[in-house]
Amino acid sequence: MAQVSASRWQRKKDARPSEILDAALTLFVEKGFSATKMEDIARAAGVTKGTPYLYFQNKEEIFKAMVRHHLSSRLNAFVELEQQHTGPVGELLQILLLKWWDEVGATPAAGLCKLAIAEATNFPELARFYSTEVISPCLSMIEHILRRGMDSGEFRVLPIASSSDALLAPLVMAMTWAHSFAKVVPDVCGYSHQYSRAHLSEALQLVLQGLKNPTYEN
Amino acid sequence: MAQVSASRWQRKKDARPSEILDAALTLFVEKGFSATKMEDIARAAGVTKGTPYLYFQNKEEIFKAMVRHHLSSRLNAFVELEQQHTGPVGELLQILLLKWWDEVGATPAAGLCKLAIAEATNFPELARFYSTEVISPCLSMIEHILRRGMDSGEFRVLPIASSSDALLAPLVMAMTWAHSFAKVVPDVCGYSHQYSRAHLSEALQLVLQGLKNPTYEN
Amino acid sequence: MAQVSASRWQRKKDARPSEILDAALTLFVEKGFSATKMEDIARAAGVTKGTPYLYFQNKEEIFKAMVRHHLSSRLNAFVELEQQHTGPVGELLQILLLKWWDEVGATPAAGLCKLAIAEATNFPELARFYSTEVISPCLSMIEHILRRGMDSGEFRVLPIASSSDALLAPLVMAMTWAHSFAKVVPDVCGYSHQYSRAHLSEALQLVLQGLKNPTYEN
Amino acid sequence: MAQVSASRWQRKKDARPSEILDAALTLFVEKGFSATKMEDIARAAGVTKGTPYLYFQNKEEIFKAMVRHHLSSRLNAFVELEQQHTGPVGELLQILLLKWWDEVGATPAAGLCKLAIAEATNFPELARFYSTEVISPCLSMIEHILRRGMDSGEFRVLPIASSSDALLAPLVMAMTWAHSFAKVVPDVCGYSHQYSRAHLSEALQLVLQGLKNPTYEN
DNA sequence: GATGAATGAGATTTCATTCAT
DNA sequence: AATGAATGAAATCTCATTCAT
Repeated sequence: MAQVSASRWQRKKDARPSEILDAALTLFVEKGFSATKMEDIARAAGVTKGTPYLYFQNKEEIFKAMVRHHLSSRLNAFVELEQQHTGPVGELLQILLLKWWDEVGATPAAGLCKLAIAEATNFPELARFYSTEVISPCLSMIEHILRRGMDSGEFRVLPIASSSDALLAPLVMAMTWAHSFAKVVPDVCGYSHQYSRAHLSEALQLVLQGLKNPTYEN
Repeated sequence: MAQVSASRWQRKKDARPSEILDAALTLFVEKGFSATKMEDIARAAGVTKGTPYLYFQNKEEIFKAMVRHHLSSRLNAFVELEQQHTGPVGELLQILLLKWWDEVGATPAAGLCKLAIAEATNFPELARFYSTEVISPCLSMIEHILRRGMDSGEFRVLPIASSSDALLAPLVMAMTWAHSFAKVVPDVCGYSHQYSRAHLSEALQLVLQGLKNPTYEN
Repeated sequence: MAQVSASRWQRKKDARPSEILDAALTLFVEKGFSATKMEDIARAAGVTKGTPYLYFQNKEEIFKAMVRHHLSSRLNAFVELEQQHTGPVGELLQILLLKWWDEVGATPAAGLCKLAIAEATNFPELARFYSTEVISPCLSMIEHILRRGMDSGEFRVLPIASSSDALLAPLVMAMTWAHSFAKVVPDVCGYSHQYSRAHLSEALQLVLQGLKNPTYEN
Repeated sequence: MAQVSASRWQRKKDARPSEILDAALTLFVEKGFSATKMEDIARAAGVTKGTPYLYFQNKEEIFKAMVRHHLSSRLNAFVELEQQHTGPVGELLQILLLKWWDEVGATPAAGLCKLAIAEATNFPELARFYSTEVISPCLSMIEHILRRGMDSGEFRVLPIASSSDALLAPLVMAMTWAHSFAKVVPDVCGYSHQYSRAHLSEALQLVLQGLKNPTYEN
């Protein structure tokens, strides 16, 4: 009996850190790192000022834990997808990048990308972590796919690094934009710049067209 | 001859604003907007706390002046170049974007781009300013060129917005990267990601290839 | 019994605002509004710099709270007294004004009057607040009483505004004097000008005599 | 010849202090002591920042010089008037006090009264000076007149000090009001409280009526 | 005598962090 | 484990005053 109620408390205790990290994600993404007050995080997590300090040494540690919690996990699924795919890789790239958009880019987690950029020089350790955990695996995967495409004759033979940049840049820019200018500039050049899936898809197709080997017969 | 030498202070007065802006650029880019103290700027410019306020109303105005000084003014030259250009616009895009890289992207001024992204939600006013002064004119120009290319048959007829994004994204990403991860992550996927002119040029060519109308005879 | 003693901090929390207001009253009255530093108030209240901000948004709000605490609240009692009173109003005026002297004029709270005058042009917002909270209600009440007196034939029929000024001026001057010249000028014309209740009472009787209708039969 | 131009410069040089004091009067009265910046005074006097320091040690000294310059002179005329007057003194009081209103109360110099009150505790020396130079002579004169009135039977026999207060208070309050609340509170109790000559005159008549001996036959 | 660029002490306010309860 | 009152360092901006010219 004591066991039961203890476990209920225990569950609560275990849940606290996630609750705090969830709250922190929302706020950091919305307001940026320094503009987010510890007390805001606490309140959003339904606890009081002092409580976050029971679980995290300080604000910076919350930031780091948050990235670990929200990003590191999501990547394996993508790598698997890539390995299972057969057939033309142009299609695979399209699928993977739009899937990343759907599952990350269009969600609050995209804010972490902008956050990592914004705070890279302030928290080098965090940037390194993000680079290792997110950027490197992504890039590896894209480069691997590109190589497959060039080897098979589907793509022209081009420098890998710049090709992967051309492919990823629209996605990265879309995520970054969504959590910076899009928040405060309603429209630019007369039209809204809220990136849509369709918009992104068009940009990707354009780049893929540039990659395509014109003499390749499917 | 005595005429020639203005008062020592007079000379200083003329030089001060630039000195302060130079100091501010370095610090802002290195540490971010809020993390840079006015006193740091002053000290870096070789004056005391109060002096920057003789020339700029406040910190935000320093940022704005920096943007005007380093970016807005340069943009005009680009617009002129565009208007004078005749012949195929693919080449024009290549020239313009690499020129932008040479004159901005590869200089400390590129940090302003990252800065604007990083601080957009903290200082909406700054983001709006940057959007009006830099993003809008750039985008207008690129879109105008794209339309010229599509009208002349040089480019395929594609959605303008996503095409300009695909074109600009590698440049923006390069500038952003240079002032965030590049500062703290030596290399990713085993090779250095310090963007080079060649690298960027390749990525642009790839996108331009995707834009090209295969049936177009020059 | 354990129930009785709230936490030490809880007790403090309840007491703090008054402690801060008391400290502020003394300092404001003594040194003026701008010359009083928030840190001085804090120190005088036995806390540190940041603590007053837990209870009051800023310095102006401290002033306002002081006015509410010492003046606004007291005024209600006066208005009630006025409404309950029957019979000749000359006597009522005498009672009310001397009561105001006893409860405000002869206490440190009188300093608020001088303060409001002194800082009116520097802090218009404060002046407006004081006007709304103190001057208007006072004046309304006095004017109402004067009208009652004129209607009943007890007083001569005279312009209300100048009559109320003549009545209130000695009281206002006494309060102002006490917190300005009296602090630094021991005596004027050879006698002390520390206003006394008797002195004020004489001045009021003189004005009341001027108001009196000589043909009125009580 | 050198003489001539020297004297022209000389004249300018002699005029500077007054110009500065005039400027200071306007600004101090309008904005208060601390809110008036030295640079404002300089600019209003048509010189630059450093110049006032050539003539006055600091801001406080300007304040003191200003009072000396603007008030000390005006008082003799009033004393003479009093000594020449014969006949009922009620009329004399009315004349003198309204004359004071016309020549001081309704002019910017009235602001000095409010200023002296506001800054009395900050600048005790100034307050003492004002008391000696202005308040004492005024009070002496009024008390002397009251005594004449009581001796002749024109006035009731009452305490001198409180009688003179009742007489002066409306005038003092009017001057103080004009340079404090009147500047920022448009109207109180629904009507404008910009004191007028007529208004003041009514208040004085009321007090004089209270002083009058009912059995006195003119 | 006059200028005005520069100084630097100082004031308000914020907020990450602590720690008694 | 949780609270929340209190701390106090730190940052922006102002302005009286100085002093080289």
